[in-house]
Amino acid sequence: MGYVDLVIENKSRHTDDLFTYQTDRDLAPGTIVKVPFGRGKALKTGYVFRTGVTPAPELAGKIRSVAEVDPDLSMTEEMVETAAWMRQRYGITYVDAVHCFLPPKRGSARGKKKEPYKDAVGEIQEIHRLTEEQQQAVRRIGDAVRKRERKIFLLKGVTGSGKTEVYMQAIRRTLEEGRSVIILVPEIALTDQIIRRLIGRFGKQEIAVLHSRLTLRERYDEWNRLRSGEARIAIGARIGVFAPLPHIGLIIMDEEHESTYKSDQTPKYETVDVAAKRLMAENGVMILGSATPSVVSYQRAKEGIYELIEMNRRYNATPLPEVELVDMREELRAGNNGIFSSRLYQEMQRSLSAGKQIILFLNRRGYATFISCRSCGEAMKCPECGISLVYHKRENALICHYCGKKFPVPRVCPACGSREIRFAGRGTEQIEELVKQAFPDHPSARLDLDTAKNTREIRKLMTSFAKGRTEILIGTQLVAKGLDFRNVGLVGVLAADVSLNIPDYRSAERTFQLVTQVAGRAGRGEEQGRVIVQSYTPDNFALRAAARHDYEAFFREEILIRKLMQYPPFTDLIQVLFTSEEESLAVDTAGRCAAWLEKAKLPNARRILGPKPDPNFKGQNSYRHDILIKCPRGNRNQYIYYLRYFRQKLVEAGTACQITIDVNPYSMV
DNA sequence: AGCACGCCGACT
DNA sequence: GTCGGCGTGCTC
Repeated sequence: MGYVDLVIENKSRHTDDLFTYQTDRDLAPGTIVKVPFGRGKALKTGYVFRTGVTPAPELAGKIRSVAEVDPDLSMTEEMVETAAWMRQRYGITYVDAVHCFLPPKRGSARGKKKEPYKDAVGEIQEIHRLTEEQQQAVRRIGDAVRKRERKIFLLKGVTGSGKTEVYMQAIRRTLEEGRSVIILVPEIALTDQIIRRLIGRFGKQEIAVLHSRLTLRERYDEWNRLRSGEARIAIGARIGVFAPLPHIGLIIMDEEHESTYKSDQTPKYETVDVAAKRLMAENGVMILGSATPSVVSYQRAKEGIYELIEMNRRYNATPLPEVELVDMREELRAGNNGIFSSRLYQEMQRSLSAGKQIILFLNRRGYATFISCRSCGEAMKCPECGISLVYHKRENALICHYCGKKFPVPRVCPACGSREIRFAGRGTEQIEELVKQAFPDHPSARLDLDTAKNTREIRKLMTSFAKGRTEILIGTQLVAKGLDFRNVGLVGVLAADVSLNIPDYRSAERTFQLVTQVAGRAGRGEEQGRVIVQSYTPDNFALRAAARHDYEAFFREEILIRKLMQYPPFTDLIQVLFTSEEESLAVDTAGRCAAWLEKAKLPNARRILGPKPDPNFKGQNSYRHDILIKCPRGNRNQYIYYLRYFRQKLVEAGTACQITIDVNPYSMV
């Protein structure tokens, strides 16, 4: 007869603890059981976190017995270990952490059985000879896998250097060692190519796909195939990091710099952290792949926390495209207030007459992005989100890009009644119109969330471009990522300032990454491509570095700013959110929390900003305020510990204010 | 979160 | 007397 510690399936923060039960069965950590709990008569689900427990003396007479054991569903020991760690690190409950590792809902095994990639045909890639750089990368990674070294490789490879082939070889070696693999990608919809290649190499049986757009039934089945060992390769967006695989030998994070790896809902985890933690328990290896590593990751490589592998040569030896920065202020002075600079227009004509295709990039959807009154200056904003509304011509409506609500186009200013409404700021919809006017003989298409609402539509537009039926492709972020078209001779970045002017400490980093990536769409065939970047601030260091394909130069400058301003990687930004139905309670609690932290003598506690209202919050009848802590590196756990303590006291006092902790949040304004 | 206990007011 | 309002507090 023995004792185990359980986490009880219960949403309340009051029961976020381990509970001791008696059992005569031999239960492993990760087992799922049914137990009596509290006064209720219904049995509750429990998760075994610890076994061989010696019960605390004060529990004498209180301990009850495990009633049932779930025969179909269980976690591994590593999974509960990681869940417990997540609770500490992200300030979440055991239950929230455990749910990450379980299939969506019990009982979802109903419905028709369906395999997500049933009719996907594997792509048998002829295996070219690897380049010298690729061979070396594969050798280093393979060695680490074989020797069970806990290593994290930062694979920094220019666009077209063949990172995917390195992944494939590393996967093969890991499988040969009898261990399993997780491949993470920023957006599964744009990952068809990788999945096909995986199927071609390793067979459909070995692969399971995990992402949030699968049906419940599909997710349940894929989860089981991984848990049972039928499939040993999991591929997915960030939730794939929770794949229920035993003996993980390798985790690959492709395009590691992408912001989609940070979860924006509870639990607000960082994918790379969870991955590293899981590998720690398994002695596994991680590959972080990118042409433009995040500043945080590259600094870690410089400090030796990650091991850097560089691949600077393109696979087909075509030189990187030539990037030209165009000063739009000069265009304006010369009387051109259009969206095309004379240089871009000239190059477009040249490109088209040479039979080459063009990609135009603009990071703004819609027709006009700023609607205001000429006489009183009132700007049209979403009444709920407070964000500028965007005019969409085809829909003939103003749309809020945050909440998606539509509003009729005003004839007169709602504030002063003037008829002079100004439609400023061009978006992709208008660019498409202008392109069709300027180049009526060359078919063009637009690829953004308005023209392509699902994967199939995205694919359709891409196929049309790949086959040359479309000559000019206009698009948002969607065209920046992963497109591999041979015949693109020219890429135009219409307004590089859009991402540069976002009030976030990462705006320079994002801009550098974006420009580098879009530029990488040009000249993937035999001939060198050309890129034109239009900007009102062409002297910006991030743009200049991107134009020279000089990551190092960008990094040198950016890291100085981060240091000076005390931003990551030199600090962790801890955002603490206070949500309440009473605004004064949210403000008060936030203020008390900030004051309490300052008094608690934590290192550098003077770097606490706020409280202030959370600009990103849209709640019907509740209010949210936040404080922001620039937490010095290495003190993060201590701060989280204190915040959890503060919250626990509030919970015990029954205060009607909810506290959420977000470390290094996804968006910061 | 549930769920029972308990300490008050208005009913057959 | 006792039925039931929901405030209070505990769950191994």
